[in-house]
Amino acid sequence: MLSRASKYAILSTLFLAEHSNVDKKISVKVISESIDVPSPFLAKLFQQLVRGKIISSTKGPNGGFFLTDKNRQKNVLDIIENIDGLNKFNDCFLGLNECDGKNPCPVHFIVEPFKNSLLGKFKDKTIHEFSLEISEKGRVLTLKGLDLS
Amino acid sequence: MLSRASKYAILSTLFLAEHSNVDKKISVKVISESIDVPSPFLAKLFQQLVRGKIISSTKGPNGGFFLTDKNRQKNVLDIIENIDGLNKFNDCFLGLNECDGKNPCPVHFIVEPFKNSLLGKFKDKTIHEFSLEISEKGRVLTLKGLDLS
DNA sequence: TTATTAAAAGATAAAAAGGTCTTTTAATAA
DNA sequence: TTATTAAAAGACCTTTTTATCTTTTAATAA
Repeated sequence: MLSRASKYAILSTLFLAEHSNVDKKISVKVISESIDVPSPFLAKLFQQLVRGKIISSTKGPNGGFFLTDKNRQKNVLDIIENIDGLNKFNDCFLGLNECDGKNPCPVHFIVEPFKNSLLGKFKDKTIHEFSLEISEKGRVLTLKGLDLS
Repeated sequence: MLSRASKYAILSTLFLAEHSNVDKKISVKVISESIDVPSPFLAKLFQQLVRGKIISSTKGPNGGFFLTDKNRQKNVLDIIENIDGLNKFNDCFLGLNECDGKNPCPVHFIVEPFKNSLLGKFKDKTIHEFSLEISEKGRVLTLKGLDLS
């Protein structure tokens, strides 16, 4: 469904939402260790997220990555769009060229409602709102101890 | 969501359901041209589907691939399981190790209901039933003219 | 203004997915 | 029983994704 890059991007953006602000920047190394993601890979990913204005950064001493208030108004779908693009969501589940309500693939009416509701949910809530929910409910964001497959 | 291999497998199995039977076998070449999928790749895929008892085959003149009545009792999820495995469905959407109702990832309650309903639908209907529906409703199964991306 | 810090940029490498080709095996029609 | 047909098997190639490493740029603290 999502590439690893997108998953890392969502997790680390939520991590930044919870632990960083304009006066408290966090280095790649700290984040990568916190959520247990390879740091050079995360560094590359962050460059793209900065270009996409999902997260912010400054160089030099006390530099690092952080979220501005504007960044916090983005939603999860913006992150996915920035990394994977939205084709995975918009394209036919079976890969057919012509697939819509008028000319549906065999699973069209099974998959379509699901896709729409998932898409809606990911647009629904801002990173800020997500982050509040996470700290309220004490949810875990790390991949530590994970056997990725 | 699905690998290309799985998509090809579903399409070509449904094609066999509609156009083949024990007395009418179809060669890889004919199928690959009909649904516009690379034939050497489909040949490999078919070997695996035969081993998984999703489809059947015989060698030699008038040989080819076909579905038995038993094959037709399989469902779409059996195909996906045989090619991709079920990890994509069972694993956490964000890739977290520990993610369940008690210790959910940030999107757990968004994704979980969707996954379950999709899974149910794919188990619900046999290949036979799917095939009947397709020929009734005249749905298209080809990838022709498709810009895969 | 210089040394230090941390991100940006770019080149490179490893793994996985997707795709192709050649040889072998089995079925059958002549 | 032999030639032919079509799948099975296995080696190989290409592209994409994931991951790493090195050099450059920018910010700032001393």
